[in-house]
Amino acid sequence: MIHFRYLTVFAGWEKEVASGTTLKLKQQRSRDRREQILSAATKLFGQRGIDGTSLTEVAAVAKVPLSSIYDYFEDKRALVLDVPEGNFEALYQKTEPLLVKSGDPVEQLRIIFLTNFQYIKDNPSWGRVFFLEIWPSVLAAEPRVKKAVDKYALRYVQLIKQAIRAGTYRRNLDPYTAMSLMMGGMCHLTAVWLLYGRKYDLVKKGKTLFTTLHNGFVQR
Amino acid sequence: MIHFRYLTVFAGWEKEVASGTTLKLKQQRSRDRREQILSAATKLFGQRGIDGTSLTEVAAVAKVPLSSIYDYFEDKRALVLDVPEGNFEALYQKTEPLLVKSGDPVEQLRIIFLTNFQYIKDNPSWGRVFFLEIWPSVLAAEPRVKKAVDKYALRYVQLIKQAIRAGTYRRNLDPYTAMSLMMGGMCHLTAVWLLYGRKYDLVKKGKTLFTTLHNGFVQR
DNA sequence: TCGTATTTCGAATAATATTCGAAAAATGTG
DNA sequence: CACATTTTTCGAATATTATTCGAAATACGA
Repeated sequence: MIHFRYLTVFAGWEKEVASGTTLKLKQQRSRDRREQILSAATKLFGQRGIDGTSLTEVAAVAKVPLSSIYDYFEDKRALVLDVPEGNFEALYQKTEPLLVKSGDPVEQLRIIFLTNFQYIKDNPSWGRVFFLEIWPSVLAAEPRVKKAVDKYALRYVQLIKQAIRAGTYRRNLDPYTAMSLMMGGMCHLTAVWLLYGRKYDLVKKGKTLFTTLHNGFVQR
Repeated sequence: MIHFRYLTVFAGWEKEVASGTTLKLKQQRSRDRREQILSAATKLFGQRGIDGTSLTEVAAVAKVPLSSIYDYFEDKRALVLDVPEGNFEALYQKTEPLLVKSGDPVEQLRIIFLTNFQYIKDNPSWGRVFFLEIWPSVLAAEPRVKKAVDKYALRYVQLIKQAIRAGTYRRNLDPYTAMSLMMGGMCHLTAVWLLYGRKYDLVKKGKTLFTTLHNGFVQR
């Protein structure tokens, strides 16, 4: 067993576990297993929600015994929080190459905002888990994911500040309020999109959203 | 016992339960008891979140035996959903008298929006439960509260449409997108406010939010 | 005051998360 | 290749919490 309580004996590992990083799984086989579980969880959480999914079901879909889950994740909460981790990484990967080209902060803001919508559209299962279940809990408390989200939100704030300095956005615009609008709007739009069976084009709506906000932000 | 399974025998009651209305509690004493439980639940949910609160705790704070909870609420979910019910009623009560005076849709929109922030400020415990826990689940599925929220959201949409017809808001503004922005922004702003210990003036921030959005909505 | 309707609550049951330690598999080393 | 050691797996408990049930207590109307 890879039981966590033993890890405290080894100073080096202790930190790794505490910081939320993956355990040191020394054999490839076991890393694969972890992925299996994570993938089953993402799928099930997306379908039935976190509360509606029991670890027994996750184990069944992942084709591992129930107790094995605890060999890879500290508890259910930890499993839940590992779902967005990988997706955020992927989202960054998609966004980064698009950004460098232009120096205009407003344009970058637009790209980040819309790439996110595109990503949600491509991974609705993640969208559901993240926007409807994890996001609120992050805002409520979870310090681990909070860091990732803060980092993400900070990017918006910085770009907005830049745009203000550049004179594109009005001087008296509060960057945090502006960020709240972008995040909150995205969250709500996505949630409704997911709820009503993805009837309309999310990215298109996202564009409209951005334009409307932009209009509210600019210097007159 | 007031067990729900028996109610299906009486056609009249069956409907009441299904529609989510309160049981017919014929004795005042038992209606008081129900309030006790509800009040304990609101308090605890607000403090530790819904998942973090066990019915055992609710029962303890309400000073009733655990099983009594089931005499008044179908299950935990039902108890959770009854928390916002009363608050929405109270919110409407507060907003209504302020509305009639002016016929200007934009002004009414502003009043609704800000009254809501004021209400959250006065009842942060409700704010936490509703915006961080119930709201997402409503968007995800819950048909019962969804109706209440839809009704609320519809009001926004209608006022926005009126403002468009009146020429105040631009012709090509999508009322639903606009509503998404207002609801989403409010949700995000409130959540962050609650998270960071209510350091700033929520209503003031709400005003800024409204102004910024308004700027994005108006005819140029 | 008695019978019936209504409410209360203690004691089960059920579902699920979580723990534990012995067995199995992999790995390194002579 | 044997064999000691590390690493991983998993079945069988335990713990917590939601939920059910029915008998006892209480209120109420005649």
